[in-house]
Amino acid sequence: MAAADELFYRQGFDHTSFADIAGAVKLSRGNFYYHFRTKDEILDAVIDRRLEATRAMLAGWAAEGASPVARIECFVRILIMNQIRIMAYGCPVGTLCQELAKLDHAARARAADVFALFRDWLTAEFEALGAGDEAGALALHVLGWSQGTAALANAFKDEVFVRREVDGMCAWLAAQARRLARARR
Amino acid sequence: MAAADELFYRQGFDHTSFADIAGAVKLSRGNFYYHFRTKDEILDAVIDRRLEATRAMLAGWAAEGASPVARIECFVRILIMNQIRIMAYGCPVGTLCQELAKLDHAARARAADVFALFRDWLTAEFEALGAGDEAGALALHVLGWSQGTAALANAFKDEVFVRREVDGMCAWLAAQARRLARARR
DNA sequence: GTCTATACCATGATAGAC
DNA sequence: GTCTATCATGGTATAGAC
Repeated sequence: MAAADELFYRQGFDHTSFADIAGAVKLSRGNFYYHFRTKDEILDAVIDRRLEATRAMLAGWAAEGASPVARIECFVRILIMNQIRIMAYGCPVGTLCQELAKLDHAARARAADVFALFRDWLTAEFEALGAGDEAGALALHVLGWSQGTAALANAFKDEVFVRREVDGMCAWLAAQARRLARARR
Repeated sequence: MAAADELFYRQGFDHTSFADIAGAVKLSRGNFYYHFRTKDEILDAVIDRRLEATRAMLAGWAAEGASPVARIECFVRILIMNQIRIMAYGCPVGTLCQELAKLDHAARARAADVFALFRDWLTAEFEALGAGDEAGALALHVLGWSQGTAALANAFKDEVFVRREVDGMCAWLAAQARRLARARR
């Protein structure tokens, strides 16, 4: 499953064959079918894996960050931490969603659930900042911003751009926090 | 070429077969090979087509918009104009770049040239606004913002989100124009 | 220029020996 | 659980008749 996850990320789901995955874990194709009967079955398993990994990561950030702003900054910083892989292969979440959309694949909605985890987590953090009804919109804005940054990082391989957008996101976040603090008083 | 362009957009390049394209224009597969000898050849033709169409569109906006802000707003509004197709298939430019990146395809750089056309056009508009050295960064920011909006529009199929981000972009643009006008004085 | 026929290969998937 | 052998399908690409 880890090998399939990595190959789906690097080569795309459709372009990755059973032979690729079996070869990566040094199994014969025949044996591979003992574990996963169809390609959709291993895709489901990979998405489950990603959902679980995402939940664990978000829980980690919740424990790590002292304030909502610090926690949201953990999210923003994955663009820097995974910069090399994002420049080569894009965002794992966004690219899978987009591919499954083009394939009109049944698992499309489940792939979008990974995005939904980030969205809901960010929404909760903005609510903790006092954003109220606005929290969902702010969460989607940050999520979209990071997606756009990943897309252009992949297209142009421009490290300076990524750094600048991340700094911009942090500055925007601080400004939002100040604005919401003022509104609270 | 138009049929291939549309199919590459809707189904992805890799997932579209010669039979699909030949069938769409009611040609036999054999005959199709008379016109395009390899799949890469038709991909090159499609990218050329897109480059040309993009140049024409940008030239149209240059003529249409009375001011740099009005012209950049033309760019922002394609998210609204193409909303239905973007929600179904994503941004044509971004999704092709991402797919070719995963396929590690030789045409990857040429696909990114379409992005570069938008980037350079936006840079020139921000320069006309008086942004100077900052123009390139502002151009990439707008381009990334629209890419992120397209990515989430595709994942969540949320029309309200798209409208809100477009309004946000226009407001941001107006604020930048005011800031640059003040700095000029 | 257009077609049929076909070579050739990779793929998803199965059967069955060990 | 692991393997080899095999099948059916569909893909890119070519040859050659008309």
